[in-house]
Amino acid sequence: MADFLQYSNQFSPLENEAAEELIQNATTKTFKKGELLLQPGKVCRHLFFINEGLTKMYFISDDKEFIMRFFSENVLFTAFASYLTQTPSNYIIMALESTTVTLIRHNDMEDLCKKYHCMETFFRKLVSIATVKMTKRISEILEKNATTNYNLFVNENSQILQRISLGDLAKYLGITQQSLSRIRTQK
Amino acid sequence: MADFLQYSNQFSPLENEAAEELIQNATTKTFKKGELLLQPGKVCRHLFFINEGLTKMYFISDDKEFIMRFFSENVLFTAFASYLTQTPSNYIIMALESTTVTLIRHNDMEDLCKKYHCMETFFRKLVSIATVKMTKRISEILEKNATTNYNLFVNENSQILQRISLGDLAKYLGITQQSLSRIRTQK
DNA sequence: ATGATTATTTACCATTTGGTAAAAGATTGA
DNA sequence: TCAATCTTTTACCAAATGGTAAATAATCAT
Repeated sequence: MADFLQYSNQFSPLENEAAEELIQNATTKTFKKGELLLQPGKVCRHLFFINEGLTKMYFISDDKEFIMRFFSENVLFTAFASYLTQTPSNYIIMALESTTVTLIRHNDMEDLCKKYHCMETFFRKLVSIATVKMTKRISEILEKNATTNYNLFVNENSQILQRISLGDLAKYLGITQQSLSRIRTQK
Repeated sequence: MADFLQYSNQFSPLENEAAEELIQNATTKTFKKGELLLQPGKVCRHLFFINEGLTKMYFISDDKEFIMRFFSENVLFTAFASYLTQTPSNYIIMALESTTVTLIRHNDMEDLCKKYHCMETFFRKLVSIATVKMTKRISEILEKNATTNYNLFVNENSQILQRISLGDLAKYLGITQQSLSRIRTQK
């Protein structure tokens, strides 16, 4: 919980009262490898903060899997499209390892945002960071060329690289695992 | 200006005082076709609301152009990465037609967000919408297959389709204009 | 209107990536 | 340890897209 608060304060300081109330609303849960933090078609009702572990957020289309992002320790995230609109999610979140998360319920967060201006600011910053990251990802995919994208990922995610399977990385890059295997050996 | 306020209130109601102050801080400017609303390497210091016209937001990499999004009438936008962090932008915004925009300065908006909780909420919603749209775009590009992506764009942007050149649409889809021409004729 | 410029189409071949299949390697559980 | 399972690599050919170039069509400025 300490990590969560530290992380939160880091990009937008919360008043003590707001921070305390946030903590009071937080719960902790552990998911085993392969378990789903968010099931397809369900509304995403939580913010997640990973204390330990690794997850992937992905969707299935035509029986093929596509990975939007990986989330590891000390990251606060959610399936924004579903969370923000409280409509069924196209995206699935799965634990790739045994994963412990701190959870904040959507309704609680909404109440906190209404009650505390600083919480609204905090949440705005959170969404802003997500937007910036997504912008970057769009740029990368557009420029495509799987080899370049692979190298970019390797450089920027060295700490979780060894924990991600070749197959999952291929699904993130939007290529087959055969192609990725080819790329890896060509270097 | 009426359109701007109407648009703003639509996704998050503003208190009268806040709305008035927002309007007081707004200015209007017209850009000729080909002129830049945001120059490369410059910090994006405004929110833009298009009263009339069409723009593209793009970047150049290895002498190739990639288009992130098109923005047309009654859309509120900015180069989020640069605007939110107030750092130089990799993205360029160009008017594709004579374009009239209502401008809100970053500093003014920050002040308004600090002063009015409802303005912070409004801005949070704005960024949220951007995030959801970007999520969708990432999904689409990942699933790729240029033909499908082209058809999706056509279906969802029928009102601006005729105003966008084949070359620009290709740069949005991340393929060459020759490929897009091929796709178009194959139908 | 006319020449100049810009946008689009077509053609050809090279390169990248996909699909299918199978082999090799690594991991897991009894 | 050994079989079963899962992951990664390799191979082969097909399909999609890129690069270059040139022809055609459309638009613009004088």
